[in-house]
Amino acid sequence: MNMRRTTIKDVAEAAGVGVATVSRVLSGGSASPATRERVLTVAAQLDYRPSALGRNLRQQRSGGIGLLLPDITDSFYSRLADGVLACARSAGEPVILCTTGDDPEREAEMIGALLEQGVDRVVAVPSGDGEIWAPTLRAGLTTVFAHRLSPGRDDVPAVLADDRAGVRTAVDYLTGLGHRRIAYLGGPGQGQRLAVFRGALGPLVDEELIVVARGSRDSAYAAAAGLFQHRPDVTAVLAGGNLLGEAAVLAARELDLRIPRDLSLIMFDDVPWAELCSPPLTVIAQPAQDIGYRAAELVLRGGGRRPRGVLLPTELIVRGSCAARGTSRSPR
Amino acid sequence: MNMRRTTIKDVAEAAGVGVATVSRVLSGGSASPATRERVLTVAAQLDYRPSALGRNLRQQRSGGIGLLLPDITDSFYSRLADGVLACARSAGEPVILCTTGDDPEREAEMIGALLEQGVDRVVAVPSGDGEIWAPTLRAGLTTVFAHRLSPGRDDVPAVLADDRAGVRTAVDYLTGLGHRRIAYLGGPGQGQRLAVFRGALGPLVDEELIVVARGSRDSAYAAAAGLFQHRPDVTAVLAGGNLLGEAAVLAARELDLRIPRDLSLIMFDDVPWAELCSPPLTVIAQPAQDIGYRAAELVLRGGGRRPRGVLLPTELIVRGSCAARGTSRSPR
DNA sequence: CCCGAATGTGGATACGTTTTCATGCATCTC
DNA sequence: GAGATGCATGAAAACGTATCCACATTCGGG
Repeated sequence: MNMRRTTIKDVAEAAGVGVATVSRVLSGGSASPATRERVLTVAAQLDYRPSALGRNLRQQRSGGIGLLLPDITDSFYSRLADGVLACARSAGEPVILCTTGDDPEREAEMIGALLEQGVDRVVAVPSGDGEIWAPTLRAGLTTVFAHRLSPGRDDVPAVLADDRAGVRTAVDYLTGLGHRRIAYLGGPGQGQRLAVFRGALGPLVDEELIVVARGSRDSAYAAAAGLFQHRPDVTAVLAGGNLLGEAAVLAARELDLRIPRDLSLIMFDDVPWAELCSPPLTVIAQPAQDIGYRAAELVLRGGGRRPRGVLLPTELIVRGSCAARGTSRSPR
Repeated sequence: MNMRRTTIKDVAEAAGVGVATVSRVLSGGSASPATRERVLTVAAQLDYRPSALGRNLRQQRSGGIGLLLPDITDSFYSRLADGVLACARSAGEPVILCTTGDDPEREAEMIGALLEQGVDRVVAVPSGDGEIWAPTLRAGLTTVFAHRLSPGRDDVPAVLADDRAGVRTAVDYLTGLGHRRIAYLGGPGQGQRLAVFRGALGPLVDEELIVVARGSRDSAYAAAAGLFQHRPDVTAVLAGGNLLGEAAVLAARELDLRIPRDLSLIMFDDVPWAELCSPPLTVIAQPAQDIGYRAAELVLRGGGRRPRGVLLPTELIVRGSCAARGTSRSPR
């Protein structure tokens, strides 16, 4: 009943060879064809599975890749995670998932836990600034950022959606429709995007129309509602994430703003429900899954010292949430 | 530059004690107050973090809990995962995430990978039948099922939503509205629910109106569209998951069935977009996050040999996707 | 005052693997 | 044919920890 796992030693004995030989055969080292086959058959016969524990201790690193996300509940991040999982699975590597809630402190805590586990490869959506990652990187773990980068850390490869182009496209689309008072509803860690937004809007930019929320649904709703109440003259809003978009729709409904008649809305990230929403939401699609996959690929390749990252294209998908600014609302 | 991690040995030397003592102090064993304090301060001073690798090898088990889900992209499962993560974090345990795609073969593969990693605690949404789990359980890992149980395995504790009550409530609600031709749109592993559905419907049950899809979005859409085309006389449908509900809405739109005028819809699982949908969807809410949390709790408690599981309540949330069967469509 | 018990402590061992190193054997070269 | 070169192989060490066991010290009771 209480039988021990079969170890490499058992295989060695049963095959009449040394443990070193077994290890070599299974690790792809050199061995004579005769012994190789013998070892292989014996191993299969005994149903031998090498223990990751022993191996990890020996080579001072746990296999597996750590995945650091703000919130697995967010559709964007769960799709990103799915991409990472797909790549990791094809490489036979386990994935350790941690959520940070966009809290730098918690992020640091998770990093600590990870490298206590011996994890030496991490895919992360960074929350904090570059400082937090300094000791981590010095500790020798290969890191790849996904979706956004950490300010002041350009020595870490990153896989990003082309925010610049996405924001510009969205802004151009809205201004093309005649909108002048365009708001940006942002989340944590979107400094990059904000800069592009300001740039694309040029002289039209109105700092009061730029509001950033924390990661939570409540915070997003509060930000959206506050914006709409405080500045009823906005005619269009760009939501920097699906949580923000959701909040915008809800807040607009609550205040009896009709989309798109009273308010045009573009949302970052195409989620399945964007099409089901009323009206269907015009979005800027981001290849969330690809981002995850490519990031995992990069972190698995690892050694390649090429901090140059990857930029994936975004796409404007026009549905029904934007209208030309014809029947405008009177200011105040 | 290339400095070694500080090990327990370093702490022992610096504190002038044996490694055994250090280990005991850090593991909560007995030690004199004097030495305890000395060891603790020295450890803190050296920033010593015990290596999980060494510990794991020694006690023949990796810490950490494995999480087996059909699809992390599905909002329900991502919320469930969030619950598991919350509980695991408060216990300081890492979580290894695997997705099975509802494929028993892939599930078995993942289980193999997990126990190769030395994982001995698993929270799973089982896909396959009980057979797959037999060797796993014999291998001594404590398992807790979540959301659904594996047919023929009543020796594993499970944390479930009260499907029975949920289905019954939904069916009663629909029949109360005058519906007679009620369809069930199911997914994988919902045998339990189906039985209840048949039971609750009684003599009204029509086997042709019961259709089950595989896990994917495409499959769900195909099932829904097929049902609506083949049997245009259905007046209400119960969707057994948010993917199925989404598919039902899309298929209904495609076929120009107006919800709720032509077709009433109740969806299992309350997702954020249910409220944004047009019309807002009437749902049976399941405490996905709680399910995950409780399951993790159970698997962490572990030893308690009480295969008795937990049943969490569901709730019917009435929105706008169901109507009384007044303006009925003429049969064929 | 002596002996048994209780307690604190450190040495040694084992966990399963990979990798280094030395050895033996066969083959090649001049 | 002798020395050099290559290759397959196994013994042994190392990774960092927890735990067993033996020993020392102290304390309490008779």
